Amino acid sequence: MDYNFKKIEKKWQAKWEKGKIYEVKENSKKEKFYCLIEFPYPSGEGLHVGHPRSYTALDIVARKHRMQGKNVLYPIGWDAFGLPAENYAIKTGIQPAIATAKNIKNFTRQLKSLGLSFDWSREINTTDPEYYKWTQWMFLQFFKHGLAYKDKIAINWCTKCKIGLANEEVVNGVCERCGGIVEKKTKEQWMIKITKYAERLLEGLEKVDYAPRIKDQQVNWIGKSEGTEVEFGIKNSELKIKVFTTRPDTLFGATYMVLAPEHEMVEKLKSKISNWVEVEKYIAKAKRKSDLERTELQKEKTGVELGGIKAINPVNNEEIPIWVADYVLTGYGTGAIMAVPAHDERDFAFAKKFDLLIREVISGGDISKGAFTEIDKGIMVNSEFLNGLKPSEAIEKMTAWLLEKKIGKKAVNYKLRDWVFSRQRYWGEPIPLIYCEKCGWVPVPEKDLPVELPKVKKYEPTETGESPLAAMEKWVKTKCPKCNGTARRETDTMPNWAGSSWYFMRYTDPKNKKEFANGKNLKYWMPVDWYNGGMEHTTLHLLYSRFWYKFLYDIGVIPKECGDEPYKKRTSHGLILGEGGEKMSKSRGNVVNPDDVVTRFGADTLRIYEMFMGPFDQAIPWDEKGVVGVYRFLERVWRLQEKVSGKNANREIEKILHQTVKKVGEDIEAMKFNTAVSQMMILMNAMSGEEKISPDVWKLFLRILAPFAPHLVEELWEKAGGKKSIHLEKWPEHDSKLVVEEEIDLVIQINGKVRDTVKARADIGEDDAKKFAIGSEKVKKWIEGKEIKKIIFVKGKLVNIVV
RNA sequence: GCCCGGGUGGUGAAAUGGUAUACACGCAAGACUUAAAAUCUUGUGACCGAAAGGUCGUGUGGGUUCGAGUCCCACCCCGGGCACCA
Repeated sequence: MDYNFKKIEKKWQAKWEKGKIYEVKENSKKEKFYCLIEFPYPSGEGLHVGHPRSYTALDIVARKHRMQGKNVLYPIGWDAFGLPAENYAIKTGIQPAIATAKNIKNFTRQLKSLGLSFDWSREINTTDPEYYKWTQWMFLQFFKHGLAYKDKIAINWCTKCKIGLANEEVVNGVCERCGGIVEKKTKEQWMIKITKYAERLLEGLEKVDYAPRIKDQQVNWIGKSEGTEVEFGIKNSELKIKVFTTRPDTLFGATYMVLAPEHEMVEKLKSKISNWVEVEKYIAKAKRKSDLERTELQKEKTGVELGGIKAINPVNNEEIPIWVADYVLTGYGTGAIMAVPAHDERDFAFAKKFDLLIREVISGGDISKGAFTEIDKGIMVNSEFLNGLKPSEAIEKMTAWLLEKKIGKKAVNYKLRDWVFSRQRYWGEPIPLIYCEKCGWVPVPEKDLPVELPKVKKYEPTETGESPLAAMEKWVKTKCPKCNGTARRETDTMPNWAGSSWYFMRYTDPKNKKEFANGKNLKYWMPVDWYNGGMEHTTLHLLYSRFWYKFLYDIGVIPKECGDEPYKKRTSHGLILGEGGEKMSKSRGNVVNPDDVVTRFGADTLRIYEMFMGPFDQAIPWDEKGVVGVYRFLERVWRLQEKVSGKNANREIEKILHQTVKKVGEDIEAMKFNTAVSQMMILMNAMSGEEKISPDVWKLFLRILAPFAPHLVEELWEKAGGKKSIHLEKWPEHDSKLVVEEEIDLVIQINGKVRDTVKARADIGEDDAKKFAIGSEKVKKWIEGKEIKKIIFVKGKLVNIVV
């Protein structure tokens, strides 16, 4: 009888769905386990083989924990707002809502063919008005608590299409679509004050179980640095320029200042600047560059001096020039720096290029060659009262001095910037605010939520850069909820990150019409026990959603019992690359469609192949040939059923079996799925060498294979006499007596090189092992005529003779 | 440029500081077959050797250690992120 995966998979998928075996109810008597994967964006291309990598991994985790008796929630939904559907609409005129519904249907079919144990009864969709009503409601909470505000922010502006572009749509400074030149254009945008939570987001990392590299990325992204804020005066002016520095010890070496092109002081000093035309020209040019282009160290530095203006270094009253240069960014610190070319690489490069004074204030380097940046490898010089001190001591002394003179204070600075929350796009949640000439920005009353997206004729943003909604005069014109006067709706929409910032809470109570989720349900399910997703979401989605959650927690809409961190544990999967190691993409034509694999080899093969292909957290190229190997493994497992008979278990097989039970259990928790699979292959190879397999051994093996190959195993389980679904059976425990080896190969090394191995009891003592070693014929040859200096014994492993 | 990963056979890879290359693919030989496919068995890091065995070998160069793929320092290469893709 052949392994007919098509028939088996169809049969069991239908049975599971009918039996609702993966649907969960809140049940206070059972321990809950909330398993979460990042919900997909339902793109027109359909499922990518990268999706099942994460989904299968947590499916295995979910299935194991379910078998261990937990009440497991493993939900699925759609993060369906976004650019592709909108761009598709611009191209074809097909409404994003219609295209999205079609894509979701296709994704659903594909996901269901993989045998994932999702609870489909809790499916959610961010574009459903019943869902985004709450996204809007939450935005209003930010607004009401003063965390949403308007600010002028530069956006990418295509001068030809006259529309705002996402960073991704700007390729080499030109518009991806039309090739037009892209400029920066400042626009008023809704912002959310995530920076207010910078410290909390940092501290919170200490109490969660995230992979270290994820924590590192977040810590660096938040970028806390403690330093000093110093005021520099301007000659013949009352104005002061504030700078933030972590190196106040080098203040005597500050030989010039640099302002970001957008710095407000430039405009304020306009009347005094002798070369204004030149400065203005430079600023206009800088606006066209991205931050990345501006700060790149290797690129030639550019800048222009503010003619006729001097700053005053407060420590020595020296007059120093002020420059405007685009390597200084407005978003970080105060948007102005004191430049210490002798001890900062960027300042050094700039000073060299424009022939500015470089003054060494820390000895120990060679400042004719480059900046000397190592702290505490030198001594302060040319710094009056700091001379002779170590830089770390000088930092303290200088900070105290600045404080005393009232020209500086301690300051903490974060790299984290506030969240730009506006998009001038159609396919997103409308921002539920109304502008009234008299009352200002007024929230849409809760009873009027959701503010539904109206159907529009044109999806292109307007010529003024406003969203397509702005062209719908009927929709825009409304009444002020406060004074009932004429007013206008906000036409910006929310970014894609909005809906995904709280979706994991909606899963706990997806059909609730009165609240975003009931407190009882939240209390039962939150926090998420295990969240897996891509590394590419570490600094945006993961940080945004942590912030969002903390805010809702603070305003009391999330029960205290849930804690203020949404995810207990976070892991990451690596990308699946195309064959040859390049990223899979439509344009490269190397995209693998999971449907093809399922049709040719079955879902179980696809699942195990993706787990077996390599370490879960690393990027791995797809390899068609590797799929075959996994298929063969499952076929051989299928054929093993013929060997199952009432014979007693063979001790050797039992040992491997229990070692496998132990290893597979541990490897699933550690996400070492590849070695879990290889261990099961070892067991399978051992079993196929036997005449007969005892039914007990067989059933135990099926139970550990069940989370990996749910369909195949369910069929074999039924044939072996299983009454209920194997996925509701108990996860096995290993027998610790059977796991230990009694006999080992004792390795004998001379100077760390293996010269012999001998069979020995696993618990062989040091003296016996040494006797064995010296007695070995092979060893004699190597130690003859040499003096034995030392013998090292490692229990259960080896003896190393040093000669 | 900055932050975070990674670099081991022909290929995907395995390895609490202790036998480097488990498992799988590929390849080669053999069995079965009229034949092929499938399946099964055996072999498979490189070099020298008939063999026994030896030498070399985990991106490069150094270091620590009885012993380093693993720890430390410097460098090279590849992947992810860099705030409006999701």
